[in-house]
Amino acid sequence: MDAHYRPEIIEPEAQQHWEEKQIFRAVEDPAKPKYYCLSMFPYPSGKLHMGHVRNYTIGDVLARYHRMKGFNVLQPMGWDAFGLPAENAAIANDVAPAGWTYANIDYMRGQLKRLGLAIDWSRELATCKPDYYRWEQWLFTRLFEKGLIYKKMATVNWDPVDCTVLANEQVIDGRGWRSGALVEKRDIPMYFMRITAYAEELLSELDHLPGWPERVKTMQRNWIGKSFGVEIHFPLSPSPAGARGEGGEGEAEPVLKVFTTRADTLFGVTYVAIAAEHPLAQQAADGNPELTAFINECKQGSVAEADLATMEKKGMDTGLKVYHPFTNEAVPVFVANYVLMGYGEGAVMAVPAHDERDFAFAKKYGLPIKPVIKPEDGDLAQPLAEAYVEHGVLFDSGDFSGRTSAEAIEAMALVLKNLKLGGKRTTFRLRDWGISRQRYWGCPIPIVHCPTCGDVPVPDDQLPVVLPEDVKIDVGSPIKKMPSFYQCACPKCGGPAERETDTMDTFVESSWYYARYACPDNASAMLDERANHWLPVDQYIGGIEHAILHLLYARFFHKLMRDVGLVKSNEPFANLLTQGMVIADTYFREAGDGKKQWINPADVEIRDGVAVLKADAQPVRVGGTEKMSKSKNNGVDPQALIDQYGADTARLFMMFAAPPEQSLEWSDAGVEGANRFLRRLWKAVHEHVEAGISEAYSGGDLPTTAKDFRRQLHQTIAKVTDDIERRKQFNTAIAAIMELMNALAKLEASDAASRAVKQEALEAVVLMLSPIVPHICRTLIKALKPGARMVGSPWPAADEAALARDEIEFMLQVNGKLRGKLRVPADAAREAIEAAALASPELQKFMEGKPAKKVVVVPGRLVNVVV
RNA sequence: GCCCGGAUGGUGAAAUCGGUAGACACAAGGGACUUAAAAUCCCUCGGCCUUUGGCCAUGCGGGUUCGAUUCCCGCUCCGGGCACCA
Repeated sequence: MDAHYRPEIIEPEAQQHWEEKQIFRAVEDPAKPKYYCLSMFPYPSGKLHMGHVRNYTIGDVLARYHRMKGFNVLQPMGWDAFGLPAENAAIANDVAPAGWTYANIDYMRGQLKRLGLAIDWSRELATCKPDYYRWEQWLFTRLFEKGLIYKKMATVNWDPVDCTVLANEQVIDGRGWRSGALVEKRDIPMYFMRITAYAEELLSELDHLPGWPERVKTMQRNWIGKSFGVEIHFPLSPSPAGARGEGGEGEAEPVLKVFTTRADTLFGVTYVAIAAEHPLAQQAADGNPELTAFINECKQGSVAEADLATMEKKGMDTGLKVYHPFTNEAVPVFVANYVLMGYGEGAVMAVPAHDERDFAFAKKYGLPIKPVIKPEDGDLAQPLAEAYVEHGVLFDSGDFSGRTSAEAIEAMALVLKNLKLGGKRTTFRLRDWGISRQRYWGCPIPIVHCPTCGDVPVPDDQLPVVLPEDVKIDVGSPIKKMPSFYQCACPKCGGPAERETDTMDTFVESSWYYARYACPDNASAMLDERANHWLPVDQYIGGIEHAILHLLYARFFHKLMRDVGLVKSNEPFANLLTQGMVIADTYFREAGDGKKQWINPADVEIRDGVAVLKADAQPVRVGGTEKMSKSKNNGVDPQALIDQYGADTARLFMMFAAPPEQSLEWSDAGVEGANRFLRRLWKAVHEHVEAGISEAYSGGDLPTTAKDFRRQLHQTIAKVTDDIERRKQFNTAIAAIMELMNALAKLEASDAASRAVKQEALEAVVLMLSPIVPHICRTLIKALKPGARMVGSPWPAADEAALARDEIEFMLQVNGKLRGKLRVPADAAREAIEAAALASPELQKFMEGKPAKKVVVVPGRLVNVVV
């Protein structure tokens, strides 16, 4: 074998071999347990970044490990190919989004192959291809017919200068990113998926996902936000004395509905707040120019929840009154900018004494603050300095005074129900999923608008509705100006009609791709029996940033597909590994018009503590440290690293840098060390092979040094196995192997038995490293064992007998402080250990002759004496 | 603002179920080899002190415990998500 490690030779050789022999092609095989290992597919933004390398190496390690453990492994790859950046790039570079996307896919596929991933490339898919999205359109028509997709008005960000809808990302400080115009809220019709119909199941099934991280399940639970509360109706006109609730059936009087989880505070209501778009607000604004102006002001700004939550809370009295359902007192109605139409009832009851936000609002507008809840064991100091938001005991609440919050909620709900003014209700924070996008580069929504038949889904035999790819992009979607696309005949009546020109949210494509990988070649059905063979995904790996939206939508889609008979399982992903983000510094310069131009960290260097652009040596401004992304241009391309050191070094370095779940601030400090380790490994195998290979040790007497080393070897095998399989923490597995190699280098014995142990160790090390650094290991295993193949070799097993030890070292503590150590026979009894510890000079010294009050013996670990 | 995480030497990190804080690396310093450099190998490497020993130390302030990086309470700062970035 070559005396030098040459990744530039062995890596292409290995990759060519894997590709030619189709080593990683997955074929359904009922004889073997299956293992479907899936990493989240990339958006083809142009180049890979370090986050991709991390994600796909983690997946590859797990896929290759399970292959060695005897599983039939499927690891596919594809492209989340529709999306906004393609349109932006198209405008910037005057190219079509399709061409830009396909070119990026070709380049990035080459980069992925250069990483040596054990992927079945025959299953590759791209979501922008009609043979993929036609099935999404097909399912859309099924769901539309089932009533699971419906149309309603929804609020979007509107750029009044460019006359386009903006993504939240494109609204910067309330202005359109390109035009700089103040963004407005505008209501437009959109299609919605009824995810709320599955809210209960999406919530309860989380309890049956033991393979998911607790934090992700917590985030999803909070997002779904099931809450038990009370719906309360505030009548719009006062009740004639005693008449409330005695109206006949069907004579529902006009009311303002609110929902609250704190019905116990009902007697503390001093106003109600409604959204600017609420019909009552519109009604009150008629002939009230001041209120009209305020309502218009509320319509400014973005629709993003983060913006709404942080903006200044403003309101205005409408002059309207509603009437308290119990006391019949008049309650003023305010329009408030923090209340959203389309979320709940678009109205909330306000109790300043017991809600922080209402308290601040009441102070600002001089509204009364009326406390009605006090702590069980005391009184409130009045006037209140801040809202008292805890549960407690009611007072000044009519017949309900003296009851606890919990009792009062039950009792009030019952009374409200009898009055036909509300009652108990369970609500979800989760809202239906608006899937319409007014963009070009997405999957066309398969609906035809007919003046006589209404919204007609496109029939199966007319699918797919193909998105034209040869287009020119400027402001707005080109298919909206393309009669050849939208003019059509109504599928029902044959009359002239127009095609829907909105496309679908790209989250729709990524909600079912994992299933399509099972049968990407099926031209006559969305999924077939192969989907049930492979699903659910055994291990899903992707960034923590997808903890809520993507993962919730994919779970929802799985249930939709189950309920139309496409899959049998309830959940798509049995085990989830949420990779921490690779983050990097962001740098920018402000152009004359105040817009930020983001500069890649690779083009920046720090001189005398100042960040400057390498090209002109002039300073740049430092932004935050954020996840690598195209929009902030802080993605670090792994290509230079791979070109210089090879794929194995890049993979090893990434896995050694930090545990997978932890976020990682990018730095290439330490790459040298990873490469150095691989060179040392190569050298160690080379020297051993030059001295003559032997059979691996399989029994017989060993010198003490070899026996001790062999114990460490098998401890390492046990640890590495546990680290990869259970803990999914690769940095400690690598560290353990490094320690073993350091010990091997110090093992000087050259007798036959010791050499057999060295052979055993090197074979085991090479096999244990092969999921992480497959190229070098493929060459090394061939050198160690002529005729051996890396792919197909079994994972090393720890030899229990080798793990046995004669003595154990105990830590000795006095009052919890380490004072000494003690070696005792491994089979020593507790009493003997305690006696030996108390007799030791170290403990004697620190006990200073005082008697032991207590002796704690932790088996196999330590003795702590309390004096 | 709300929800979810994180913080340990100069740096990345380790300590897996409450039991030796800093494994394994990087950087730095010293040395060997070399005409020289690179590469390689060896040594030192949390802070302080009265240095064969001791004290302090895991973002900050409290608490529980024989014992806390680990559990609880209250903060600070950083990262992610907030429904049209993906």
